[in-house]
Amino acid sequence: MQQFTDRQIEIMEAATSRIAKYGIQNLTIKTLAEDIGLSEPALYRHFNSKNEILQCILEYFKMEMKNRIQGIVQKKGSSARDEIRAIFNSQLQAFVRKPAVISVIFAEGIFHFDEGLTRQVSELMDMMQGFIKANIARGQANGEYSRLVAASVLTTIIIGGMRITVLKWKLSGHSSNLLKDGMAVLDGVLKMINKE
Amino acid sequence: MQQFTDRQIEIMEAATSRIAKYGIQNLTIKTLAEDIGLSEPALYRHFNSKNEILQCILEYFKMEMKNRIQGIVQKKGSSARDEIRAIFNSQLQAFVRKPAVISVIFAEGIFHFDEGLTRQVSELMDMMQGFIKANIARGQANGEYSRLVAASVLTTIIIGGMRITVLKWKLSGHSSNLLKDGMAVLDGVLKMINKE
DNA sequence: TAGCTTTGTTAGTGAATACTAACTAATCTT
DNA sequence: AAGATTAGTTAGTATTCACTAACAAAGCTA
Repeated sequence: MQQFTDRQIEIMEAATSRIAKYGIQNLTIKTLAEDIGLSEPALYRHFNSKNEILQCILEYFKMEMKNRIQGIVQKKGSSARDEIRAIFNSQLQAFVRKPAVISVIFAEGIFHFDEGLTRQVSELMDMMQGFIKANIARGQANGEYSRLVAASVLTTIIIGGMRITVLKWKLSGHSSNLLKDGMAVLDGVLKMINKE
Repeated sequence: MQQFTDRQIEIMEAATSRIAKYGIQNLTIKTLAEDIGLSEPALYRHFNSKNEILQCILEYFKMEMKNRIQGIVQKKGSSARDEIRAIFNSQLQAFVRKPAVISVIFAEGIFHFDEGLTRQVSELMDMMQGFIKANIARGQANGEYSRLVAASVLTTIIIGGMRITVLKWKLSGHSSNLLKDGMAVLDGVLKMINKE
């Protein structure tokens, strides 16, 4: 059930790392091949094009994220509040572990012109949005969260606040404390929609 | 006191428009010159480099935004709530009027590797953040807003929610209603921090 | 009107880029 | 062990890119 070969994963990780360090404009087949220690044409044995590499990076991360968060959501018996905190805790830690993916995921602007890449990013965003919205809806239904503000707006606020926190962390050169700042944002929102 | 010549502004607007339509990777001196109906070297009479064009675009927008928002903030006598609504109303309308700038402003990821460009974007973000934070602090001080959540966290939440709404509007091809969706997010937050 | 500045042109340069052709060594299958 | 497949190599190609050299025409200034 291995979707990617070892070499493909090695290439994807090297690409992600280079994008994070030097920006997507610096990701070329040449620099990538050098990073791995292969010749340029060797990369074409594993991917058909440069674009396919980027698309697979997103696919790979989407897979990982889906499994990880679904593992959290499927645990029954926890409160909505505990669940959403667990989701963000897990996601923020994933970013800390692999800061490089952020550059790729948060790059809709860059992929604007490319059909396949835009779709992958949209799917990623939709997935996260789905998990959060479901959590909010459950919390509002069981009385944990206030119903003052619509679930869709709350979802936007939470994801938006999280995104910008991650972005700031990236712009700070990873010197701020992402886990702390991210959880502070989430807890701020939770405090506001708290219904005891 | 004209900071830019007419021709410079024409070039900056053409560049912004092209980035919005086809992504920053498609902005080349050649396509830009074609858009304006000039030869490539002619552009170098007005800017020293391609990077300078991008930097001036940000500078230009920053200037416009600063004047516009300062005009709102300087009006005395309005409540904090009215003020922040006026700020966002104005900013969202500015985006609707010139959707192209969004692609440039929200592109930290792209400029990550470039010193000057990163600085411009950071300054823009800091400016908006400053206006919002001041508003929240005033509202919390005069009792309009709840003090339950720290002003810095509220600022992050508001700007983050706004940003993602703008981004969604852009990804939708400007088919959603930015003004309506954006104000719904702001009003959601205001509702939560309402203190009567 | 002579000369200078401004703003444009045509023609080109070197460097970089994604990708290919042709070949080879190693490994797997039978 | 023979043949096929896999995964690598060297040496290119066509294209694109930001930018430059050299020149020209128009208008302003002296």
